[in-house]
Amino acid sequence: MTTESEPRTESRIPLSKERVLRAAVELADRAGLESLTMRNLAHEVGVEAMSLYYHVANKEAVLDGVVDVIVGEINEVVGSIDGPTPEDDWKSALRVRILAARDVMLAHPWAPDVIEQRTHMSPAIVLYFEGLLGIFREGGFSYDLAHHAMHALGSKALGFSQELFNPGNEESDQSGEMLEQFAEQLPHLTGMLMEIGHDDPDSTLGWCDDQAEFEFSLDLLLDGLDRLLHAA
Amino acid sequence: MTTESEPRTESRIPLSKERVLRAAVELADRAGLESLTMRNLAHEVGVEAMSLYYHVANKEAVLDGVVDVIVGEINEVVGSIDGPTPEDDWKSALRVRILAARDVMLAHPWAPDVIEQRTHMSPAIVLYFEGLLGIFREGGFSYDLAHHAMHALGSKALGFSQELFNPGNEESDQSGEMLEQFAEQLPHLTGMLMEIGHDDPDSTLGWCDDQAEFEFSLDLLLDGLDRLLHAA
DNA sequence: ACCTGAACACCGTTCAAGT
DNA sequence: ACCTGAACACCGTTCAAGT
Repeated sequence: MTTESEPRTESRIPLSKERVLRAAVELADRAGLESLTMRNLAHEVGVEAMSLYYHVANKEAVLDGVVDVIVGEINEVVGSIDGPTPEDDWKSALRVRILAARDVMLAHPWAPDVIEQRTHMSPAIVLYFEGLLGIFREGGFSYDLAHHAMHALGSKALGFSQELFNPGNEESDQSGEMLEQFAEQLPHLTGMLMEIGHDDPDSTLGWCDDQAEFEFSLDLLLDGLDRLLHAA
Repeated sequence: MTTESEPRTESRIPLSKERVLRAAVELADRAGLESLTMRNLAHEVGVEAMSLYYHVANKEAVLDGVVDVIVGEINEVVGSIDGPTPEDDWKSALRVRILAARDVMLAHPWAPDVIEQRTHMSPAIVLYFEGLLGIFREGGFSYDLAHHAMHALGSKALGFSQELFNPGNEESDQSGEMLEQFAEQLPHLTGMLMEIGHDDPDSTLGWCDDQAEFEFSLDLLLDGLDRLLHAA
């Protein structure tokens, strides 16, 4: 609109891959992942869609880059943590690192989706995993056990755990109706829901992946790994 | 092509939601999830794309239905398992069930992707979870601990674990080059790869999710849950 | 060097119309 | 009741062309 009238410092400097990627993160933060189209992204930086292709190869490159930005944030955050050293307490060292990564993810709830869609690791993730591996090693893990541990952590290593279903959306949720209609056929589920009332108001990552469940699963894995470590 | 000439028993009977969904599964099995478009699916059942909308509401309904078909398969398979009873050995009972579910998933490697995209549970999945909960309960779990356990299992409850990255695709894999170029900056990763040589030829579900890693993670969780059960 | 307009090949979907 | 043709509103992307 006002592209010509007032040279607003930033819109004057030519586009760059970095500015495209930062705009992509902001767009997804504000309007959701489904809004992250090449056309919307172009409009976001005040340019036509086709101009983006001068700075990025294609949309896959945008998504790869966006993951790199987010995990770059994580690497920055975990770089300035001063908790217990891995030699003293590998479990705590790993735990604070993962929960710090989770904080970044909570600020970008769409990020887990795009990370899981990626087919190869970004450089930032390689760096992050190198750091995790370092903690395992300094904690006394063999490469073999550390390798298993990384697999067992899965997405929890990066601070999220993609739960299978989204609890919200009452109108489109068949499971609620099903539970009412077939309560007698589903004794355990109805019993469980009556007892624990699965309406945690703080489903932090959009899924049923709230903080308490995340930490329960994380500690279950860390404790199990610790036992394997000392059994060896 | 030969729609008029020879009335091949099946192409004569009118379309139904069931036939559409079965065709969708076959199409995805044969050509991959990205080939599962409304136009392709219509062609698959010998009809124009718009005709599908007479039998299903939209593509989301197709994907929901397809999940229901797959998990229906699982429910059939696990229904005819005669392993140890949960009262005797809940861990083994759960384990064989989950590994049976995994066998079905291995026959439909695209299924995890579409399951994770769903926003609500299908009836078949509600039934499957009811069965899992029953095993926990008969094994002596409180509803509260069983609930945590279901969350901790996550997608492993259904027999898959979406790993973060796909090991294949040498040409598009930045991590390989990165490891070579920056080997000295990544001592732990290079050390690990040299020791364990992460080239398992049998990456069963397309990701680095091979059978050994799946079972390692599953047993780590089951053993941890068993300890919590007996600690209570 | 950087950006654009027009166009292409796809999507999912609506709607009025055919039998 | 069941299916269709034409059309719409979107995608990502190519390519020749502008400055």
